[in-house]
Amino acid sequence: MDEQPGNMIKEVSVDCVMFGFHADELKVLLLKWSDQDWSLPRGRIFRYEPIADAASRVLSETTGIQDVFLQQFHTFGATARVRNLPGHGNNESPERLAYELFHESIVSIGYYALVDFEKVVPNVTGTYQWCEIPAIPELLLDHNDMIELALVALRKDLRYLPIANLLPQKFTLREMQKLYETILNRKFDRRNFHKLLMSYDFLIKLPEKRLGTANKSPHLYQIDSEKYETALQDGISY
Amino acid sequence: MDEQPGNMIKEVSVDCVMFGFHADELKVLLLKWSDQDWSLPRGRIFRYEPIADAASRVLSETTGIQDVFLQQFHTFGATARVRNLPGHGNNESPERLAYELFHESIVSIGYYALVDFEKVVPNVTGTYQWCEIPAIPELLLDHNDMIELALVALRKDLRYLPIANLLPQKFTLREMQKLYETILNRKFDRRNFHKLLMSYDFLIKLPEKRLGTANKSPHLYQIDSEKYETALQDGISY
DNA sequence: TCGTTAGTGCGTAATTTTTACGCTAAGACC
DNA sequence: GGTCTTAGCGTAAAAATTACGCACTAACGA
Repeated sequence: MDEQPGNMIKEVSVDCVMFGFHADELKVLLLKWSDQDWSLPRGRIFRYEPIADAASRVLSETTGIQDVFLQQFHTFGATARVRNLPGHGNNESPERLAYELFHESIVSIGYYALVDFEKVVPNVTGTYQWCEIPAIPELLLDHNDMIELALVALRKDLRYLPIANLLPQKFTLREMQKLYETILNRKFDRRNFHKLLMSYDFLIKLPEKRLGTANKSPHLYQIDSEKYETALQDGISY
Repeated sequence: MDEQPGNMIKEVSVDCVMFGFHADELKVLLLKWSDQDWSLPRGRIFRYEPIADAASRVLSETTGIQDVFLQQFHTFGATARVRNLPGHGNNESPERLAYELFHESIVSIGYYALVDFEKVVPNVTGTYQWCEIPAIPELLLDHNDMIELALVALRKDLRYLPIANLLPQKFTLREMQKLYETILNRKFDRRNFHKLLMSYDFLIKLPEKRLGTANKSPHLYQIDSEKYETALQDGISY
């Protein structure tokens, strides 16, 4: 253990697991550095910058998206991270050694983000794209572990936070139910789920309907932001 | 916002909210720097050192205690922390300014620790001591907020983790009940609590009893570490 | 020795929460 | 018009939580 003050200085980054929901599947946004090198969006924290602001800046810098729901879930240390660096396959490469030396004492603060899938469209240059969770390749650093932990945190939070940020602004109850079923990996009774959501009292039933579907058109709903915020507060307290 | 790389370097510390339980009250260990200056135990993370190891090292360095139950609960950024620094009462003091400059970009990883109150005896020089939660003075940095958040995290964890680390090795069921009642701030029925604990199946009933109490002496129990570990695992998963 | 009082451990009733599901009406599509 | 799904009601069954009675034990204090 090296106790010189200079060596205790750490590079601190914010790493974001951005979840999207599409076609009844939960997806994660990945950055592509090369054909083999993928990672989560990440970045440094500026001087005076609150950590949460850094997380939201990182996401808007990479994808342009604003105002995402962000939740800090864990902070990761150095040990587990000194592996899976660029230039992998050749542990002795100078690039890898330099990278390790520079990054060895990194600390990463993990956030998960919930966004409307439609709002984030993979860019033309293909530097980032959505990936279904089962298909996620081996990522740089310990980003695979981070996604795993983010998912655990999301599931836990879903038990006492009403989460609607993964849906478009207007959505049907069925879509919301599918979202819950996918994240929690279980089925709900349509009628009970409907009652549960109504009891939360933060949904606004719109006069519009989703047309073009088979059979009867379902109503569209949207979040009453004000009531939603208080529901979030109440959900957290006991 | 200053984007020069040199300014993005952060000092990373581990700050520990160490809980103890005594006389039916939850207490927190505070460090005394002067009559007015108190803080939580904290320290830097060494090179290559896992964060959790740093937390446990910080606690053993300050109090000598080993093998404590540690749980990371939140990471704190710079903004909320640029206040309540030594030399307070005089915002213009050179000491304060120097301190702020040096520490402005600090990141603190918060852990809470659960320890047997008896194992940590305030030292002769009085550099640290236990303090009941309602009596906690204004602390340095944002340590008051950290205690608040640690308590919220502890309460949340108590709902799905069986926590016994705040008690001495041998304890009575009544003591365990008091612990739960204090942390969750509610009462339990003696018989129901007994049934609940027994259903967990990680307690060993000892032949000994706690003598010297009024009336019938209660049995002593201790944790079956092996079963306790599996209970912790199961408690976390869904 | 004996009354008092709390620990131990059983059972069970009362209550609340969760889950399952029947039923009717409406409405968009074919 | 027939079909299928949404929407919303009600309610029954099941499970979990909470309340509590009772018999027995055993240490303490008088």
